[in-house]
Amino acid sequence: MDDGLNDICLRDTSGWSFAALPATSARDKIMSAASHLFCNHGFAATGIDSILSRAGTAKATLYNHFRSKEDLISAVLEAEGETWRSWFFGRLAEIDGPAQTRLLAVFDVLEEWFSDPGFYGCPFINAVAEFDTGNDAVRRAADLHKEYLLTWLKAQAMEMKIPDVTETARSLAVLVDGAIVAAQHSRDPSFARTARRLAECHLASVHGKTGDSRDGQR
Amino acid sequence: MDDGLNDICLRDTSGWSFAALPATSARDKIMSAASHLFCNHGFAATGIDSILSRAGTAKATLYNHFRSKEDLISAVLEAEGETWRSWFFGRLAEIDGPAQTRLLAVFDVLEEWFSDPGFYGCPFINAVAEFDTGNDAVRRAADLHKEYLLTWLKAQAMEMKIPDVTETARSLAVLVDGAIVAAQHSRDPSFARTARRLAECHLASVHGKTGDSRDGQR
DNA sequence: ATAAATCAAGACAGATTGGTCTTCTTCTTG
DNA sequence: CAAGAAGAAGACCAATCTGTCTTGATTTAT
Repeated sequence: MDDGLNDICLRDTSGWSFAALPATSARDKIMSAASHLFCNHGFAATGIDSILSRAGTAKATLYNHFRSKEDLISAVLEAEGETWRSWFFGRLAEIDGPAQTRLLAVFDVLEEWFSDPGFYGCPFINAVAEFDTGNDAVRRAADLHKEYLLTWLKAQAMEMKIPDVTETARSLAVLVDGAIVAAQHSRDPSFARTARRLAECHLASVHGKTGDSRDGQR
Repeated sequence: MDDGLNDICLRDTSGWSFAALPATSARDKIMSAASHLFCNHGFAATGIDSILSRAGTAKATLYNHFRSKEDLISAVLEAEGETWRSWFFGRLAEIDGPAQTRLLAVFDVLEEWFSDPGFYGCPFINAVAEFDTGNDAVRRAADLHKEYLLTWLKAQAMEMKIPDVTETARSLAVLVDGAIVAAQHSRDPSFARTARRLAECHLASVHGKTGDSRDGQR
C-alpha cells in the first residue's frame, strides 16, 4: 500500500534478478525467496511453505502482505520485470555511439545475461508457458514487459531513420525471444551472437549502410 | 510393452497435435486427455484425476500403463513431439523446388500452426520453462526434438552449398523459437512472416543469390 | 465353458496444498 | 514506561495431490 520508500536505496544495484537484491524488510525477504523459487522450480510447483522456509518468515506475515499466492506471483513478476528492465536498459544507456550501435549492443547485454550461472530464462516467457491458456493476469504482465522492450527498440529505430520502425522492432523482438529460449535450452550463451548477426543483417538491409561489424571490440 | 500395432493406421493424420488423434485403446485415450490438459493448463497444475475424468478411464488403468505421473509426462512429450514432427516435416516434404524454397517454407508451415485456434506454443519450450532447473528427463526430450529440427535445417543448407551450415541452422533455429514464443504471447500468427523475412535476409547474405521473394504466391 | 486378462468405479491412505487463526515475543513510537 | 504494531511459531482446516488396492463387470483366449 504505502511502501513508497523502498525505491530510495534500491535503484543502483547491478543485478538483473530481483531475487539477488539485498532484502531487509520481511516483505522483501518473502518476495526474494518467492522470486528465486518460482523462477527456478516453477510457479505451481513451488509451495507456500518452501517460500516461508527460505524466507525465514511466518505464514501470517506472508498473508499480511499478500492476499493469496496468486497475488504474490503477480507481485514477483512485476518486481522481477522492473529489476530486469532497470538493469538491461541501464546497461544499454552506458553505450555511447549511434542508435545502431546501441541496438546491436542489445545482444551483447543479452549474452552477459545468458552467461550468468543463475540464468533461468525470462520469467515472463516461463510464466506464460506454464499458465498459458486463459490466465489474463500473467498474460497482461508479459504484454506490458514486452511493450517496454518494443517501445525502446522503436525509439532507436526512429533515431536511425528506418522507414518501417514497427517492422524492425518486431524483428528484433523475435530475435531477442529466440535467443533467450535457445540459450535457456542449450545453456549456450553464444546464441546471443547468432541473434546479433541476424540483427546486423536486418539493419543493413533496411538501412542501406553496412551494419557496424564491431571491429576490434571484444 | 507389445503395442507395436498402433503405428499402422496412425501415420496419415494431418494434425500437429497428438491430443487430436482418434483414440481407441484405453492407453491412447489417457495419453490424449493428458496431452490436452498438460499442454493447455500446465504439467504440474494438471492432476491425475482430471486426466482420468477427461479420458473416461479408471485410475487403475492409468497405473497399469504408466509407472507414475512423471512417466506419463515423458510419454506424452515423446508422442506429442513425434506427431508434430511427422506433421511438420510432412508438410515441408510436399514443397517442391530448391532447398532454399523449402527452408523458407518452414515459416509458412509455422504460420499455419500458429493460426490454429488450439495453438498453445511448443510443448517442449513450455515444459522446459515449467520444470527448468535440473530436470534431466524433460531437458533431454527437448534436446532430442530440437536436434531433429537442426539436422533437417542443416541438410537443406548443405544442399544449398552454404559454407557454414551449422551457423545457418543455428540462425534459423533461433528464428523458429522466436516466432513460436512471439506468436504464443501475442496470439498473432504473422510473426511467422517476420521471422521469414529475417531468414530470407540471412540466406541472401550467406548464399549470394537474392532470396526467393515468393512472388505472386499468397 | 472356463480361465485369464482388462477395465470401470471408487474407497482408501499418507502427504501436501493454500489459507486462517491463536499465542507469545520483539520492536518501535509516543 | 506504556501502547500498539509486526512478526515468529505453529496448530489447525478443508481440499487436493499421487498412488494403492478391492470389487465386480466385461471381454478374450484356450
